[in-house]
Amino acid sequence: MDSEVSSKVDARIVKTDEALRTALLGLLERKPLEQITIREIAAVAGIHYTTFFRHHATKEALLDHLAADQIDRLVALCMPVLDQLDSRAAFVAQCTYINDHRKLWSALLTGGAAGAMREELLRLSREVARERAPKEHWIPVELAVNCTVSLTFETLAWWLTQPAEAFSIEKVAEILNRLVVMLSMPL
Amino acid sequence: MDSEVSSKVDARIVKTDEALRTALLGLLERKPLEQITIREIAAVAGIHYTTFFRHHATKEALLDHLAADQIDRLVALCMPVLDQLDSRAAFVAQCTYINDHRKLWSALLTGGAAGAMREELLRLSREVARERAPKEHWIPVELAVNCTVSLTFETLAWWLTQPAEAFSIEKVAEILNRLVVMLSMPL
Amino acid sequence: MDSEVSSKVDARIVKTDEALRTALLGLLERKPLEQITIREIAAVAGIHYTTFFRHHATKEALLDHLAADQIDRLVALCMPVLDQLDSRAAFVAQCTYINDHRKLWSALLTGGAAGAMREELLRLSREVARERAPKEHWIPVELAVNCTVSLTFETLAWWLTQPAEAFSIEKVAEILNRLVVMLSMPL
Amino acid sequence: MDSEVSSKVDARIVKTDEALRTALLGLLERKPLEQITIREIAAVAGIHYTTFFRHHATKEALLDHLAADQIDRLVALCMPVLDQLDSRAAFVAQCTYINDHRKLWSALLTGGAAGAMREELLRLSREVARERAPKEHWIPVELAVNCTVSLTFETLAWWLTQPAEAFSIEKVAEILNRLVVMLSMPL
DNA sequence: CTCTAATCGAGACGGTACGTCGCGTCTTACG
DNA sequence: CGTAAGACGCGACGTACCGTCTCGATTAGAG
Repeated sequence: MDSEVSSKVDARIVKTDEALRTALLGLLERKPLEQITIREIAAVAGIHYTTFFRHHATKEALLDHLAADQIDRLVALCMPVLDQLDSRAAFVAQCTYINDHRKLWSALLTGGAAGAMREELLRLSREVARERAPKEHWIPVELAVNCTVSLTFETLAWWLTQPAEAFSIEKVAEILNRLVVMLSMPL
Repeated sequence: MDSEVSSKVDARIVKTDEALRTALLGLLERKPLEQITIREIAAVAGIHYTTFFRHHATKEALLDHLAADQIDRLVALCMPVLDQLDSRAAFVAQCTYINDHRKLWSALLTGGAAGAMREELLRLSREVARERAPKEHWIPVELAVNCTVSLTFETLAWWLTQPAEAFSIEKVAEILNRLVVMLSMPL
Repeated sequence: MDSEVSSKVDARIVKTDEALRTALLGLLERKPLEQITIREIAAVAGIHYTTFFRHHATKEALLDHLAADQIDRLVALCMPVLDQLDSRAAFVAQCTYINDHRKLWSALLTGGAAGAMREELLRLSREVARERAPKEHWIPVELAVNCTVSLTFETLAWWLTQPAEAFSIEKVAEILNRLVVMLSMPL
Repeated sequence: MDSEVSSKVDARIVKTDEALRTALLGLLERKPLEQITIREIAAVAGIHYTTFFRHHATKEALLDHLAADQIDRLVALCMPVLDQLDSRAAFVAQCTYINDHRKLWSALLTGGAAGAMREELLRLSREVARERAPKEHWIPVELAVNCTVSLTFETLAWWLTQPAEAFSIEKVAEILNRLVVMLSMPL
């Protein structure tokens, strides 16, 4: 058996869904979401316009699915390292993964998907914070989470706009690490 | 007197323009810009729909004017203090002003205008950075500016969503100060 | 002998077909054909949407079969009497049959099926006229046939909209007879 | 003054409205209303699709306006004569008018507009009947009106499908007269 | 009594028309 | 004679049905 549950998803659905994701990603590289029409996405995906709605209620929904997917993948990558309390290594892992998919993440972080990506990362961060955050702090936990996510996004987005190789993975990981550590410093 | 030389602006234009600004601000308190239609703005402002276009090409243009105005006002307030190298006092002044116009700034920072406000603040910050920034730093200047603006926005936006008086002006100014100082620390 | 050999129709087909006929009839009592969707018919009949097309190409086709059936039954009833040249009795037979199935014929004559019913009756009437019609007449035969059918329909449809028993079978048969006779009067 | 009431209808509205009427009439000569799409009407009229809805809610509404117009014009023509109790002359007038606009009336009576035309004529006939109809009659007044309208339509529709000149105006008027008289005969 | 072939359920999909909404331009008639 | 009011072109929206197409699952009736 190829997987424990044979949930039997229609192959056509999978195909269409992938086509939509790819199409949206491609378009996001060129313009923000609000300038992309559903008609356009469908055309690029090679499916009929009305078929789009059989998969997603709005283009934002499609984007959300996309964003959640990617963020989950990214976080899954660095959580194990984080659990070993080695934040530095976690950031290196993260940056390496992103650097390996520069085109994709450029679209995700600097294009029209940024908002959705941010929301998804916020959601996850809040979960993590609920477990690990200290009670007393010079900055309220909730705000600290927002700031962390913001700094992460700013840094990655900035990095991705730079010419590749201009800043090494280690350098960026170092910056990220320092930024995040600063926020969790006591006093 | 400033009358004879200056620009002879038709009183009706001024009135219409103010009505539009006020209308947009009012609407922004309730929903993001993309959900606001020009027809709506015009209706609230009490002017005819097509008249809107004689003042602004798009609703985004109107918002930009609004945002630039307010940011300029805010910055003008704290620049003098900054020039005395007392960043702490500058943040207190800033927070005081914002706290005095909580409703307005809630709309500007947490509503649909946030993007435009951010852009405007970024623009100004880059100018300031060009003059004052150190050459060598653990974090590239350009990125530092982005982070500074981000942190400022996150903090203020978060503050404005809290119940008034939950966090004192001084406390918030302190947080802002610490965040910004962190970014400019050497090493 | 066409019975034992011929056509062994699958019991499932018969069942589905009857369900469709009944469903359409039921719907026709409430609204005209064009407001009835195939999905609706299928739902009422308790069969799957796509199964409909395995029986009829369009909903109009289903209706035509229905209409032809009923008209044939009606005509078969009065033809024998007509052959005895007793038009009066033929109309009484016709009206009696219709009165006995008031609900059904209301749907057929005043609902969305009216057009199909009319077409079918026209078809049959033209056949009859071809055999029995006089050559010379104050009104062209073709037109006379149209008028006959029209008058029949108007009268029956009107009758069926009246409260039952408001007009007796004999009275209506009398009216029908007079109308039709008038058209065939010489001079 | 060019007209007693200066209702001042925008010239563009008039133009568009006429274009729509003409377009629909043209299309009705070729196929029934239900096979005509609003998009088609708009295209033929040379206006944008969405503009159609600024004039009529549905294509049926447009047709109704058309039908009412024409029927009113037709009736206005023969009412004066009818008032002089000369039904024969009234029918001649009617047939003459129709014969002079054969193409138009073919579309109206044998095309997709027939239903609307019929409704409109029925409406007017019922008004006339309310004033002139006898109480006691071998056929109920309401039914008689229906039959009259039906016979009129059948006759005219049939006439219009015949080659022009195949049946003279007088001949058709004679038939119409006889049919209608029959219905009003006592006994 | 099985086996084979049809009917039927299920539903994804391409497609056409619908009617709505908002944009921005351009015309008009009114003060 | 300039400006408000608004008709219009335009294009995306989301919806409803249409009819086609594969799949499997029954299930009937012939061998």
